[in-house]
Amino acid sequence: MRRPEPRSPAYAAGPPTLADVADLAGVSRQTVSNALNNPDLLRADTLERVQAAVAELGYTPNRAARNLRTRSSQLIGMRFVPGQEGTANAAMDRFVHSLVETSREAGYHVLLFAGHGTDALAGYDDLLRSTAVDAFVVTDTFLGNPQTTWLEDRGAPFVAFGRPWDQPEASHPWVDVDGAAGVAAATEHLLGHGHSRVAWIGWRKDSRIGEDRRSGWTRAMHAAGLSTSGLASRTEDTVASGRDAAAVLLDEAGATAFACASDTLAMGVLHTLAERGLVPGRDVAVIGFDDSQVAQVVPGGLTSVRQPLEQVAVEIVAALSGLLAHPPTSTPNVLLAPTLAVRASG
Amino acid sequence: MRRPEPRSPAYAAGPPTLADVADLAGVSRQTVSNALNNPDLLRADTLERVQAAVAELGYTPNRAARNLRTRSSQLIGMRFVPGQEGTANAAMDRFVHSLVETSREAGYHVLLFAGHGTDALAGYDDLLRSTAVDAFVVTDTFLGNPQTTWLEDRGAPFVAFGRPWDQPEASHPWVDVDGAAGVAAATEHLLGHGHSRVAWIGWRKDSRIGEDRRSGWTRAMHAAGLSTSGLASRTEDTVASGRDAAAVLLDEAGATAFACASDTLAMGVLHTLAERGLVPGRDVAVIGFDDSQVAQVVPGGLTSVRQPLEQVAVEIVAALSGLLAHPPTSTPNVLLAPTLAVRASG
DNA sequence: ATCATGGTTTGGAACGTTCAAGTAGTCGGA
DNA sequence: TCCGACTACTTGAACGTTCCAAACCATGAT
Repeated sequence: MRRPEPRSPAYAAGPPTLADVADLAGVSRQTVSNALNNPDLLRADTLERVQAAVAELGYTPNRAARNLRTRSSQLIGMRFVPGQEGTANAAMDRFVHSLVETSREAGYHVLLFAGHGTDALAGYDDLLRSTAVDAFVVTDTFLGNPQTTWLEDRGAPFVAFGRPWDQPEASHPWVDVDGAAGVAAATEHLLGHGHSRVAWIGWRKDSRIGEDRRSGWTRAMHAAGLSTSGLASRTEDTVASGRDAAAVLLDEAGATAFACASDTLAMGVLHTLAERGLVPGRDVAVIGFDDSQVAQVVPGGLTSVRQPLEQVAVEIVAALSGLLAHPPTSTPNVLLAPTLAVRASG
Repeated sequence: MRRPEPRSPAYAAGPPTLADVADLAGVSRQTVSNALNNPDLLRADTLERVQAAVAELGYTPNRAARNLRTRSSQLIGMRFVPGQEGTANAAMDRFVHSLVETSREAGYHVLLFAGHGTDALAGYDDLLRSTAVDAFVVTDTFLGNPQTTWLEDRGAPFVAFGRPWDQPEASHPWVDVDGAAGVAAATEHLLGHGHSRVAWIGWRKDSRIGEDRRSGWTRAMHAAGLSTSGLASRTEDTVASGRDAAAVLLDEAGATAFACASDTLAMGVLHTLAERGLVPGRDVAVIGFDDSQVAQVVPGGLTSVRQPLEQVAVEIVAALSGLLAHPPTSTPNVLLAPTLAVRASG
């Protein structure tokens, strides 16, 4: 007997433990443990007996005890950054769900935490030192974000969604989407539909992601023997900025099509077209980036570059599993190609 | 000495433990524990000494060990249901962030899990029996959803976002948004702008949430002495359904304004208006529900009922904290009033 | 001088699991 | 018959924390 007094059902408190199962099956605790973690070690009939006892009691291993002993939590931490109000970039939603789903298949759960700026590092630090999570998924790897460097310095296992743009010396695994290829495909799509004055509306120059996407546009334009001069605009990621930029490009550059760094900017273009009575897709073509819900439901529909977020999640979890394996195995960094969700606007 | 051999820095592995801090401060483990959890019990100078040692070593309590001993994980489980593709209802994003933020302030983290249908119950069951989470937040309390009943039967602590529509005997705490009041406010807003033919486009009759929102419309119409007959449509929550319903209501009921059960349906109305060259807000008024990103960035902007999700999160965490307190305290169920985000469409 | 008092501090045990080492039992070959 | 090697299972310890009961120590009252 494991306890001084066997608990009568009436006083039963808490879920059954390994020892309860062991008593019922007439084996030792360790054998039960092995039945769950290394079934190969048991004789067939013993295994069966233990499994029957497990089923009868409805036993599930206590997470805390297992975590303590194995020094792992089967948890993956991720800072949850919500889509900004007034923008169309709610890709997070889709990505998080894919990540949760894929992690489950690999035996992990996803733990969310918050915090902005330096506060964010505090969140990482806390979870790391209390050994609350086994690893992190880092999603915002934009310019000068100290997170990845900080985590690397600490030897914390993590996988980044996003390339280490500004850190040639970075050695952490990452998965990213080839934004340039996506925009190039979008631009080629527009060129293929007869447009030659394809304008670009993107973000300010200090955004590496923005510059990468822009490079897809220039590449496709130059490959078609077209000049890009006067056809590009760099601005804030807001609808109003997109609208203003579109007005200028229509008037001063004779643009007939737009490739945009985001759906938010593309929506700005649609504003301008609506104001002028121009029909998207017929008079002027527009392509956004992210295939947000906005792109999907806006009247007419907005053609948009769609990131393969489900696949990103799969690759990230694969990399994480490698990192956390014994011994750790490293996976190659992955750059995935986006697809084009074609709708009426382009 | 806690270990046979004190670890030299070169061989140091893993974060410092309570015993390390105790050694450094020259007190017992228990005193360090008290310094962290019940500082009042310590003499001022002892407390200071311990805190200095904690700071010097950068000690953070090991979560797994604490969880094991206290039988609590400081984790709140939530099934993550992503917004459907092709709809505009990405309210989840905002809610999750608020919940994460508020939970943190109360000392909890949010753990996500997936699973659909019966699979969902398996997710709850697993986390519950492995004592991986202290409580749940249940978000989809629609018709016939077995989750709440199942959890109640098992005595699992949880708070629902959503009323127990079909379970008068339900006794769990819940927080909800008064959809009827929101739609009533929307309808009154439209009436106040001179409309008398205000139509309703909602969901099928088996949606209790949909019927609740609809009742806000009828209430406001009747209060203004107006008939609702012929002015209502019940359909699927898709853009196409909203578009079709709007066409019918315009043609056959002479509707001049629309109140909708969702932004998705409202976007459908905008489709129809665009097809007919009607300007939202000038020719025909439209109000949606959820204040999604779509409503915010669509050209002209879509007026929409906005749920106070931040406050919902606060109330939910308050209820959870009560549930998990020793002894548990029950909080009253809360029904929050939404607001109207007014834009050009209405 | 002794004793109760109350504020501080301590040592041992316990939470439920897995690791490391060990003990039977079995089989085949010398 | 004995040994080595292998299989199947068991035992005690350990992970790092908090609970519990007991010990310590001033202080003032008896």
